[in-house]
Amino acid sequence: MDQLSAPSFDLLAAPGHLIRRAQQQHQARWAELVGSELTSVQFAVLAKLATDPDTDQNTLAGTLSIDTSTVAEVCLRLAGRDLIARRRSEADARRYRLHLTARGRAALERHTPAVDAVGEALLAPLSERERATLMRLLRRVIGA
Amino acid sequence: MDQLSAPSFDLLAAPGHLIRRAQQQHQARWAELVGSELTSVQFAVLAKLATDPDTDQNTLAGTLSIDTSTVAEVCLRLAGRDLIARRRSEADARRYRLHLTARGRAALERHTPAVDAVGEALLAPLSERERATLMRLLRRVIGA
DNA sequence: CCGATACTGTCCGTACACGGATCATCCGTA
DNA sequence: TACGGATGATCCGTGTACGGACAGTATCGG
Repeated sequence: MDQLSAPSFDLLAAPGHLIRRAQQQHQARWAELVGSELTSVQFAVLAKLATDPDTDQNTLAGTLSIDTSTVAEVCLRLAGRDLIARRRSEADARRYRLHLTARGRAALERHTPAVDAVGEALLAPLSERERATLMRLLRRVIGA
Repeated sequence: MDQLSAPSFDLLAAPGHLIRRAQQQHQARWAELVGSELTSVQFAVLAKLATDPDTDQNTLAGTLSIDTSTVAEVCLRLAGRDLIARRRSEADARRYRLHLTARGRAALERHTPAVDAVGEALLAPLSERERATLMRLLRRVIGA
């Protein structure tokens, strides 16, 4: 049993490695096409709040699948840049009700075309059929 | 043009989101099956050094596709825990020659079965054929 | 031999990402 | 109503991840 040449652990056979690399690709494309004004996570928060205003951080964390600690950080940054606003809920004093500011909505709309372009650039090496397959398999893997 | 109901930006249609979620899955499985002694990046470094001793940080960054800053941090941590050792190259005083310590090799071997299990657990929702397809498409996306 | 150039590693700043502890608040029930 | 458990948010610590600036070293051309 494999007496010659160390196991070598082929990285290209490790799903975790490929996924990490894919995320790198995504981030590189993002930097190139969207720029540094918004990160992908920040964009996701803005997009979610555009659709569902007054969401609290916890449900935001749930729907975006981000840790609540991270959501807190991200929201603090966005609020500091006046892209979102946080008000305490009158009904439940623990909650923040988050909503977009005018600046936030403008940033969201300004960058949306580039964000779509990132997705396309990422999948550019694949045919239409392969793109659908990849997306479907990824959804299965994450159980969505 | 889309006069009703905001665009909503379907996250499940965004490759970046799916990839981020997949990496979360991976990390969750890793924590569950491997534990917290080694992160996946640290494991990758150890595995690489087991195969190719005396690699310098730059080539390590290249083959693992990790930023050189990050590699420096990771190696510092691993060296601090006596899992790897760093010696200045006599030929080129800029370089560090990295190699596994006995402890490092032991940790690598101790965790290798669990790491393999992480990969399988991650792809568990897919058939054998689908797994191969996913891996192939991911390799295409990252250009490898 | 020396200067321009390239390269290795470090440092700083920013931004996720997550677990665990903590605190305030809410709520169901005794 | 009072209390115990659940919940929303924060805080702390650790670990990626990357760009940009920097210092020290190597190397090549003149």
